[in-house]
Amino acid sequence: MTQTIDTSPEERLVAALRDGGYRVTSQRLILHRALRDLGRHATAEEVLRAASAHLPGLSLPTVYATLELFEELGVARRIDGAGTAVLYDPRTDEHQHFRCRRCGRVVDVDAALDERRLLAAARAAGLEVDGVEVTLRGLCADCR
Amino acid sequence: MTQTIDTSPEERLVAALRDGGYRVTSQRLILHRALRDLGRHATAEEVLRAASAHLPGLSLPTVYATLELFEELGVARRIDGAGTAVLYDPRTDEHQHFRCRRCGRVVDVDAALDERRLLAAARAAGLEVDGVEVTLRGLCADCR
DNA sequence: GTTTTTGCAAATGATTTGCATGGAT
DNA sequence: ATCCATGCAAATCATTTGCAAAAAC
Repeated sequence: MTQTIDTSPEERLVAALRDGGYRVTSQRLILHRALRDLGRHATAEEVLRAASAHLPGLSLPTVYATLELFEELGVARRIDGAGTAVLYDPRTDEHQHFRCRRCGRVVDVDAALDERRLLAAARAAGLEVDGVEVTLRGLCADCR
Repeated sequence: MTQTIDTSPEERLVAALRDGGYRVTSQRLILHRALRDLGRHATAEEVLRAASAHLPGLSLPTVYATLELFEELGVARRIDGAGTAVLYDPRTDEHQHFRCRRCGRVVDVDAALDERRLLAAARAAGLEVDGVEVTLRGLCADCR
């Protein structure tokens, strides 16, 4: 008997919603699928466009609220940009982001980072850390 | 004969401006002093208020343009926040930031970070990095 | 004197809010 | 049946832009 670790992204979303006492709605399911299908950093607007095909009438305030909820649940990552619109990232594993100061594009950078000293310093200051965001800035390959 | 390394913050600002081909104006001098005197992360609005005492008539668009210039010149650091207003930091030495998800406060965290692997990965991807920003998120001592 | 910088007023654009309706539990 | 979630319209608010006047070079 295979004890399957059957955790599709959707199942994980539903579990996270139930755990948090949130309701499972079609908007939430579809928005999460849309973000995953996009497979890249996307703005609320972009997610709305992608999801609208599957659920017409979906509204932007709902998208904003839902993406924020996803971040809280840990099923999406929020990328705070410089002045520009906030991005949401379907990837939740450890990786960093690079933002080109010329074209504004955000690129993934896969590299492990030893955050032990950082976390120790934060703890010593009485801070309770639940996330670390690293953003590199500079020029991307195309803009150099 | 003492070969003084006489670089007051103001002198460094003037030098940076001249180097970059920018003009030395009272707005720029006063805004930089205001940011230094505040001695903490501040929004454009806050810097305006602090500087207005010394230079009435100073306008917000000028503050925005000037703070952006300071960041380019390396005499101030920009801290991109989550949805909230952008902050500028008079400290330019290496340190990180912690943002409380409850009250929004930004606290300095002094810790060295080994960024070698990160920079190597970025370089390998053809990216030209000229800045790394690390932001921790969680709950501050007061909000826990 | 020439070019940059500034101030003003107005525009922009992402994000949020209030409130009534619909939907999940 | 209850309470949460959604859609709509409008508000908010940081930031930017266009342009004429003032200041630095």
